[in-house]
Amino acid sequence: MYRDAKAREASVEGAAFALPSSCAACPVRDSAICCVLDQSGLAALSRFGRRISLAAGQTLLWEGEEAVAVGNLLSGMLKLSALTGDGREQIVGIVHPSDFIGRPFGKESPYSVTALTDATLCVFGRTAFDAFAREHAAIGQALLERTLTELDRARHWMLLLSRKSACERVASLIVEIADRADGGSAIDLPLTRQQMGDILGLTIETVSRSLTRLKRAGIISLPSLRRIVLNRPGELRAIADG
Amino acid sequence: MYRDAKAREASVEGAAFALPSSCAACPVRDSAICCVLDQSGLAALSRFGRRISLAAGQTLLWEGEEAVAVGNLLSGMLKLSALTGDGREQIVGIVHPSDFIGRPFGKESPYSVTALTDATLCVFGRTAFDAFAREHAAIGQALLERTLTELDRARHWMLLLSRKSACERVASLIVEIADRADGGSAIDLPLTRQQMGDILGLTIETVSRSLTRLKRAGIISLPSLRRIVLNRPGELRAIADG
DNA sequence: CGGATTTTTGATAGCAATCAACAGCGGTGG
DNA sequence: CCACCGCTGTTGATTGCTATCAAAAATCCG
Repeated sequence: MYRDAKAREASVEGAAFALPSSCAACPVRDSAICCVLDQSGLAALSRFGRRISLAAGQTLLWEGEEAVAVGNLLSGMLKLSALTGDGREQIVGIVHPSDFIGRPFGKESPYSVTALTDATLCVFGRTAFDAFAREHAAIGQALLERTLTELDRARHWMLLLSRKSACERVASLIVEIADRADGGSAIDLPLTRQQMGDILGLTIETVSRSLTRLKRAGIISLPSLRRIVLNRPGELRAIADG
Repeated sequence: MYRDAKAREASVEGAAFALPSSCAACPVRDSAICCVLDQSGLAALSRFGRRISLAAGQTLLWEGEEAVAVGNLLSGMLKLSALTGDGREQIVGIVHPSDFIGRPFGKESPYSVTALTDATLCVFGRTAFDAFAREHAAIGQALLERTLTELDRARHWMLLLSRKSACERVASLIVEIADRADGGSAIDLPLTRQQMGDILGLTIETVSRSLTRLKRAGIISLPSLRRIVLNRPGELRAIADG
């Protein structure tokens, strides 16, 4: 076992100590779920993980099909989406780098996982990961805390989808992106209007109209298509809160 | 420690073996989360649990306030609800007997927990429970699986709230209640029209109109206010699926 | 520059919310 | 026993918001 890790380590330039090759260069190694593992745990996990790339638009898992993989998002952005019987779509979650994806302990995926941008992931076979998580309590614990947080987020979003007006929804999304980016009073939208609509449960026309209304009210400015300046963040938040 | 458990056991009539007093008589002891614990684990957990009752309408935890308790629902039904800034409400979850409630590992409750009917619960102090869960991997694992299932449910509901028509929503709710009750082709609604509306993101009038439309189409019958007969379950399911 | 794509704006229609009135039911008390 | 009241649920009329359909404007990209 030790020889194994040693061999992997030796095969990578610049890998210090006993970090597995792939993990040493991992862009999210301090924030992904694996960061709760010690070196031997990491070595064991990395043995059945591998990196893959997705092009924008590519789907990793399909709703209702067997969920073969779980893993971490390294770069890019993914969406989780569900469809009605006749094809209406709703985005039920957005995945950012270092977020965990997939459905451990469940055979079929309850939603599709699709790349919104080009993306790279570190994936594991689901059954192998399940077994690993059962043996390593730290991973289970970390997964639990992340899942609880996701559940809170999903429930909060239910309120938005069912009770908020179009403007309130758009304001909420801007506030959330601004909070995540934390870049002060201006943000770069990583989403098309269509994607905003899919997230908010609105059409692109309604998203556009809501943005125009916020702009005309002077609360935001839209210097370019993908840029939003928050002129009066307080007011925006007040609208977002309903 | 052993003496302690022994003492509790002795204090209760009819308690067999080493089962903690309260657990021996627990109505959900085979299905609540504690059922993954061995006897010593149960004894340790029961030491800081206690039973409480709630009257219909009483609130156990308030949205945004400190979440002091977690626990299991023993009987009755609870709702989890979130409010917008100006008071619009959405029910984000329904709690049935043997379901776990509360938000471990988080200081404040992201939603309110309120009794829909008279209810009894087995509650634990949150911080004590958190510590216990960290030490007992089996509980953490069980919590994780439940939380993942809840997350799936919540995301599925997001699709309903954002993309389905009033009729489709009402049909979905009836199907879900029928599936859970599993009582064949007739169900007793445990909800008022108002509660159905709060769950579905609709007004009572719209719920009522949707029910009459389904009735007029011959898909269901409403022999009394609280009873629904599924005349054509297949068609109802087709409507529910959108 | 020019064609394709995305976004905005406009006109209209449809669905559910709102406002309002009425019906059914159970309980209370004369 | 029945009149009265309060509550829940149903039905009707109207309004308002968002989807839909359509077209113009802006942006992107070769």
